[in-house]
Amino acid sequence: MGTHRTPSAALRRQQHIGRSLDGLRAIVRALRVNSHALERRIGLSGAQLFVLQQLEPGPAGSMNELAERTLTHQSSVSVVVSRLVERGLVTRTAAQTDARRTEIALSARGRAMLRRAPVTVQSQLVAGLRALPPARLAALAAGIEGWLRAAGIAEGNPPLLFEDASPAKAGAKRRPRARE
Amino acid sequence: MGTHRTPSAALRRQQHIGRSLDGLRAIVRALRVNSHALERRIGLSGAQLFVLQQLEPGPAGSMNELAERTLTHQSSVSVVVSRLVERGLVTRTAAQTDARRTEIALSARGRAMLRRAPVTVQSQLVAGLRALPPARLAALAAGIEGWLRAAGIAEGNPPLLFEDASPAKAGAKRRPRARE
DNA sequence: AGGGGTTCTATGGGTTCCCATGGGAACCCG
DNA sequence: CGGGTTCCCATGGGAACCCATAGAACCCCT
Repeated sequence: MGTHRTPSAALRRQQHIGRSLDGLRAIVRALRVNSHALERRIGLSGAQLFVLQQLEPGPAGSMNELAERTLTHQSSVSVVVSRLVERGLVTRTAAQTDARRTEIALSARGRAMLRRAPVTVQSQLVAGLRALPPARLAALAAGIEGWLRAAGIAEGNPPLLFEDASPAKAGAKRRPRARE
Repeated sequence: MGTHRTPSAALRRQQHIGRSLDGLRAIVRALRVNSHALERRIGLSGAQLFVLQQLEPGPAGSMNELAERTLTHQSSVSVVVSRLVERGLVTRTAAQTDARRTEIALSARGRAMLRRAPVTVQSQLVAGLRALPPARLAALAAGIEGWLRAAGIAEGNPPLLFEDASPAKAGAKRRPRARE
């Protein structure tokens, strides 16, 4: 199939690849810059606000669960929660069923903070998706998933292809047992 | 337009939005996890390797230029370069034409490092794009750009919609004068 | 009851990231 | 020439991120 491509098709492909990566980079960068700006404006970083948002639908039964919700590492979210606790925006209590576990919930102050939180880049991204015509939105979602699958980064796939003996162990450790 | 949508269409839209964001988050996370794994394997973090890769086509005439290439802040890339210099992987010299500037280039060791660098998640992402059929690749690139445009995050657009008086100033400062 | 293995999370370590800033170099104008 | 301004970047500060780990809690088997 590749044998009868013209140079201009290969060049066009290279351009599409470049544009996709540039778009991805632009998103990542915008999110980072926005985090700092948020901190100046409301005293909360992007990560802190994101955790608040993820707690809005309901409390988390453990730190590991919250880490899953936010797609970050347990230790990372623990630090963010600590800061939110200091600010009185979330509560952290030992679970009744298992003293090792920590339950995390929004406080009233946290809810109030969410109500007056400004527009974030993440909100913009969501609004951007909303503004897309339905067919384009569907195509984009499918395209992203196809990309991830082709790249071997889809759910269930180990994200790291070159890891050796220790990866299997790390992978097992990173899959917390499913919650009831 | 929105008035004659069925609930199932709205639900489907919500699902597409969720899938798109989940895909984006998966990418971001994979890149971060990969950075750490790289560090264990070859002693270079993702950011360090990325800078090496960006220098492969040719040296950077200044730190600001390299920051633009890597879509990071000048101060960030300065730190990364310092570490690479310590490792003898890049060279940092004052420019002849303007002593305020720093020129950054790959060393022979840096080139050798690049030759034996392992597969990274970024490489996987590129390979994933390559593996897409041309029509899907083009649609994805266009979709991402359309998304960014609709979200107000496209090039040239200020990434922050809520900034007030200081943003204009900050924006001006962040636009270095064009290089000859 | 006791012990071994597993789970949970706070904490330390190292790196990156952006913002702010200061010092030195370069530029411009009177 | 000299003073004022701008440019450039290294450096410090603070937060987030993942990895590693220690201590407490839990579970299961003998």
